[in-house]
Parts: sequence; C-alpha cells; structure tokens
Amino acid sequence: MKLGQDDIRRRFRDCGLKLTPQRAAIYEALIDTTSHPTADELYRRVAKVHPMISPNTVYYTLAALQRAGLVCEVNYWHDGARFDANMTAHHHLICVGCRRIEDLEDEALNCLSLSHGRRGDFQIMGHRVEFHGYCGACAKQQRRATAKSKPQSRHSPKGRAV
Amino acid sequence: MKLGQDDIRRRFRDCGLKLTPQRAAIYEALIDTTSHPTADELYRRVAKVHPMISPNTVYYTLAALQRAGLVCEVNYWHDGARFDANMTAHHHLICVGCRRIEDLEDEALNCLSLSHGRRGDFQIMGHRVEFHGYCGACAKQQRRATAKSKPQSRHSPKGRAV
DNA sequence: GTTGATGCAAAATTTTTGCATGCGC
DNA sequence: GCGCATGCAAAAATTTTGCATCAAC
Repeated sequence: MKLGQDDIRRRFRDCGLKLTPQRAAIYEALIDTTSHPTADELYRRVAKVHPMISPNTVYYTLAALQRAGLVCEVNYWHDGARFDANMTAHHHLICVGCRRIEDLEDEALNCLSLSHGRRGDFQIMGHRVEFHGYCGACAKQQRRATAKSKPQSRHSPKGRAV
Repeated sequence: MKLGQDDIRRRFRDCGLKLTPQRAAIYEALIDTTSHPTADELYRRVAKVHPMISPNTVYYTLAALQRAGLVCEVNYWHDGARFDANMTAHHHLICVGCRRIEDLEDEALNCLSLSHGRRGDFQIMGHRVEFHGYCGACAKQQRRATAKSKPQSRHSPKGRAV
C-alpha cells in the first residue's frame, strides 16, 4: 500500500488527528512495513529522518493512531508475560476492555489447517485462535461510556483497542 | 485440575527439574487458576505463603518450567507492543525461533465463528489466528541445535517456546 | 560433593508522567 | 489564539544479570 501525503492528510483529518511531520513519518513507516515493529524500532527508523524526535512522541502518536483506528496492536498484553499451565490445545476469549483472558475449548478450532501455499517455508507446530470482544461487564460499561465522552489517559491505549 | 504433592514431584522429576518449595508453590499457583497471570501476579500470590521469595526466583522458575514444557506463555512478544497499520482482517505466522511475524491472508480463517454456548456473555468483535512454528531459517538452525546440547541463558525463555 | 536454585542488589529495558515550549488548526 | 503535540527529563514498571550462599539431588 503506497500512500501520498494527501492521502495521509485526509486520513488524519477524517479521524480528527492533527497532522505533524513526526506523525506522518511514524504512520508512513508503519504502512511501509509488514514486520510489526515495536515502538522502539519505529523510533529508531523515524529518527533517521527526524533526528530530534523523542521516544515519547512515538509512544504518544501510536496511542493516538490506535485510538483513531488507523493502527492496531498485534499483541495485546505486552504489559508483561502471561503464563498458563494448561498445556492442552485451547484458545482464548479476550476482553479488550478489562484485558481478562478466558480459556476456550473447541474441537473444531483445534483442526484448522493451512494450505501448503499459504504456509510457505514455515514449519507449523501449532496454532491458537484469539477472539476479541467485550466481556459481559465491560460491554455494559462500554455502552454507558460511548453515550458520554470518554476521557483518556495521556498515552495509554489500554482499556480500548480494536 | 487438582494435583497432589506426589504428582508435582513426579512431573518435576520427569522433566529433570529440581523440586523446591518455591517452585512447587509457583507451579501450583499457576495450575490453580485460569486467569493467565503475569510473573508479578504470581510473585505476589506465592509471597503470601513464602514471604522470603524474590521476584527473581519467580522469573527464573517460570523460564525453567517453560523450558521443561510444563507451562507456556500465552503471549509471545510481551517484550514490547508491536503495531500494524494493516487494519483489514488478517492472521499471523509466528516464528518461535526468531520471533518474526508474517502476515497471513486467508478467507477461510476470516469466517470462524463461535456457538452461543461457547461465547457465553462475551460480545465478540473479531478474531485472529496465530500459527506458531519455525520459519525456514530457524528450522534449519533448530535441526542443528537439537543435535548438540543447547546452552541456555539464565532466564530468558526467548528463542524457544511452544 | 556437585549442581544449580535462591535471595539480594543493581542494571537494563520499556513505558508513563510532568512540564514548558511551540506548532497545527 | 487555543488546544494539543513535542521534547526533555525523571519516574515507574518489568525483566535480566552478577554474585554469594544454601539446598536438592
């Protein structure tokens, strides 16, 4: 996907985001790659063009882009490693509101497979399905919240995501 | 799942792990819950029984358990948030060797659904499938590594997981 | 007795917060 | 001009490393 400056300007305006050279650079860098970079990798990449940019701006901008729906986190729960002693094949229901994870056993989901073409040279050893949504409690809260305006902490995209 | 002390002793021995009261407590705490706790949560829970335990021991033990296959990380890449500007429905091929993530478009995988019974009170908004395995380069390296013995960094489970 | 697990402490890494300045709208 | 984005700095949170001691095998 190749976007011009005008496309970016339009997208930002449509989302109510201010456009700054730094923000455009961060967003372009992310569009340019499929490597799912970390904030720090983006920082280093953008810093080549904007040597004065601060890591803070990158974090802040990513949170804003995410809030606007232009960008998403591939991995929720980077906040820390999470462990599970259940080693049988199972999947997860994930609440994007409170970040709770529920186990989900489903025989059909255990049987997904991938055609050779799609698999490429990957040697697949397993898979896992994540369903994202709102748990009962958070869905209720969500309905209330969307009615009013939602105050946001400065950076943290937590508690609201895809 | 309820395990007695003997079951735990046997499992540890089968995996070649030394059994200490701290390790047993950590493993039991993890078996006792389906809440996918972070290392820190486990630390606080175990500290109620072993007030002298250090966070270090929890990290170290979790790495050992993971290496032994008694425990797994639910979220790879807690090392940092990873972002993606591709907002269309897509899935991921994840190399557990080098931790690279490749995008995977597959119409069939976009159509998974969950029966009402399984869904519970969750309001599902989307899903994503992760395939785990080794990319071409890492598979080759893996075959070489398993031939010899594999030196391990003290804690880090990175670079080897499910 | 040997090996490796533990606890303490410090460092490294990643992310968030405070605040003054300056730019986009 | 107003509001918010930026940069600098410091703090917070999470994880790793160094090292001496001690316990499990």
